[in-house]
Amino acid sequence: MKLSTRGKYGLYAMAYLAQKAEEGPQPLRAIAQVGKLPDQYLEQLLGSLRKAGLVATVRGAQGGYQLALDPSEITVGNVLDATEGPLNLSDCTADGDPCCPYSENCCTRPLLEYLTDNINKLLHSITLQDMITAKEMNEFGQDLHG
Amino acid sequence: MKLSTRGKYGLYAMAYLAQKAEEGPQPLRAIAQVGKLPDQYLEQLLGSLRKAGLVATVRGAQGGYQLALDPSEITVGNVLDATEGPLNLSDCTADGDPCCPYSENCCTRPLLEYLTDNINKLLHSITLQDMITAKEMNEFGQDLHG
DNA sequence: CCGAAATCCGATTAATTTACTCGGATTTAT
DNA sequence: ATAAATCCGAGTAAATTAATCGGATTTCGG
Repeated sequence: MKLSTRGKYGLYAMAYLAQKAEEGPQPLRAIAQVGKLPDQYLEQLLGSLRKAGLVATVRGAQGGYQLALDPSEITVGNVLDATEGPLNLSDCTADGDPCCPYSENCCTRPLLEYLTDNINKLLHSITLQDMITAKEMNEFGQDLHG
Repeated sequence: MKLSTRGKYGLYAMAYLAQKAEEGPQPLRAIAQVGKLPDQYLEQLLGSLRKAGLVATVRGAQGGYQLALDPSEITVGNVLDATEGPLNLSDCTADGDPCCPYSENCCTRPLLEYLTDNINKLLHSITLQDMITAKEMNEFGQDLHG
């Protein structure tokens, strides 16, 4: 299990915007250049983040991207859901159908659903505000989501 | 983020072996047929699990695979590490080098390391024994790893 | 009104990873 | 001996991911 560049670049861009939250819209090029990310690719990701309601855009000259919500209202889970699609370790469909071959004896499906739930809780327990605060402290507190 | 078939098939096979722990070595074909998994592919995975010390094999006729440890001593994390490779959301190398372009302003790396740690804790808090017990109860307890 | 700066967006290509297969070598119970 | 089984390196096919391309649209500033 690893994170795709969509998720990683998306988190990077959102953290960037969170830190510039008071400075008006940030042009794509600025975000991409600082992170040395391919700008046309990042553009796609910001499109997904906009459609998810997490960033707002200003078109035209002097335009750019900015957070649509306060950094304390956007979770890491929100960003990953928007950029990577929702987390689902068991790719069985929601309904109880025998999508997986394991049928009756299947212990893996309930496990994977349990893990998915718990990882989602973890991802939604951390906000962009937490990210930039933790960065200043240079670590995450143990009780961050306690 | 999703689970590859390596991880999923691996978990399935290990749960199978955990349930047959008292019955001597199980041939590959039996495991694969019940789960309707491609047997030559599953063979690869069992090879990885053996190299990781999680399964023991008996070669030759009447041979097969069996757990190398008690089901209560093997965690879901052990199985996934062996089949999918170790979890690492931040693929930065362990050393503090600027592997990622984000350099000084990077909030994502400490976040991803924090997430990796916590997901690993979750994965290692559940054993194969828990899996088959939970299956009998048809759910995981909330305080399973409390 | 014009040009430049910027987002928007569908389509396409390139690279990588995943999933799986093949073919045979080796081991061992009967 | 034979059959049942693991072992294993190499190869292939499919899918996914990462990135690019080419233009259309919007809007500020002069």
